[in-house]
Amino acid sequence: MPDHSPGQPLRLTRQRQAVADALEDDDQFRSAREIHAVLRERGNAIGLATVYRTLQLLADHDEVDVIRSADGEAGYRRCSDTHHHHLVCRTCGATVEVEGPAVERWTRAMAEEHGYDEVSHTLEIFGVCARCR
Amino acid sequence: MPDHSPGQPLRLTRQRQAVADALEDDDQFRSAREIHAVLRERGNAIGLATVYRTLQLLADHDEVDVIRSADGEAGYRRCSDTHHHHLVCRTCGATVEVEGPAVERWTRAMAEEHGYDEVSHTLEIFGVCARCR
DNA sequence: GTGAATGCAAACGTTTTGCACAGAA
DNA sequence: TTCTGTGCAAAACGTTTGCATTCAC
Repeated sequence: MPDHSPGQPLRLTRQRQAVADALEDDDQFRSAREIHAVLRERGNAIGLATVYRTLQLLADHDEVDVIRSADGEAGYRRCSDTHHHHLVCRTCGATVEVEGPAVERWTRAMAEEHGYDEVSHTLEIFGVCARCR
Repeated sequence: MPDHSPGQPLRLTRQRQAVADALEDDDQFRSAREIHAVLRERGNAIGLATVYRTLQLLADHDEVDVIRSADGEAGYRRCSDTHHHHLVCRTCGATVEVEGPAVERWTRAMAEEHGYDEVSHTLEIFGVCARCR
């Protein structure tokens, strides 16, 4: 349930549409720069600052997930309906989505046990995939 | 079991000792800037770059945990011996260590199921603690 | 004495912001 | 016509790096 409370008008522009489309076409986490590059390649002129502003807007409205990689770059991905995690190859970057109620339950239980509310979590699994071994 | 393999000599300097001490006195995640400020306050002159270099060194030797906050700043904290995860308050940053074999088993199982090897994982739980609510 | 470690400042890459202009509504 | 959204370039931010100097060994 995205917030969509139009305290401000929220205009539909070509650029916002383009960023949303780019995210729709992709189920990997992408950096702002990658998204910007893809749009330019498609001939869709857009400023990097606008990409950032749009991504932040989408994040505020819970329409994209944001992840922070170890090097400090932020990755953005459209929210899928089901919550899941990523199994990433350390060598080639190949990503598999995994999900399971076990972790979800465990994290929530841990949080409640310590009196924490409004719980969310991030979990990434790293390894070396079969092909890279 | 820190690596301590002295391919390079690894010298004990006043500055490295100071950073290690600062981490020892604290069981919260602290940014490099915070650590730098604390040391200066104590009259322990040290350059910010040295703080960064030392923290990176400690991280390489698995002597500190590194966490990435949403705003891109890195947090450092001394490692405890057992593998565990963190329950962090989104508002005040209060951190609780949690551990449990359930997640460990689950991540390993998921990785193996997809043919991944040399598995590691990162898991952070975020919420709002009782005091901040 | 030798080479690793430091400090400083400059460089770096990512993200944010100020401002004049463009374009949805 | 209005006022949000955009582009650009500059600034800000955390972090890294080059280099002359210092200091642990």
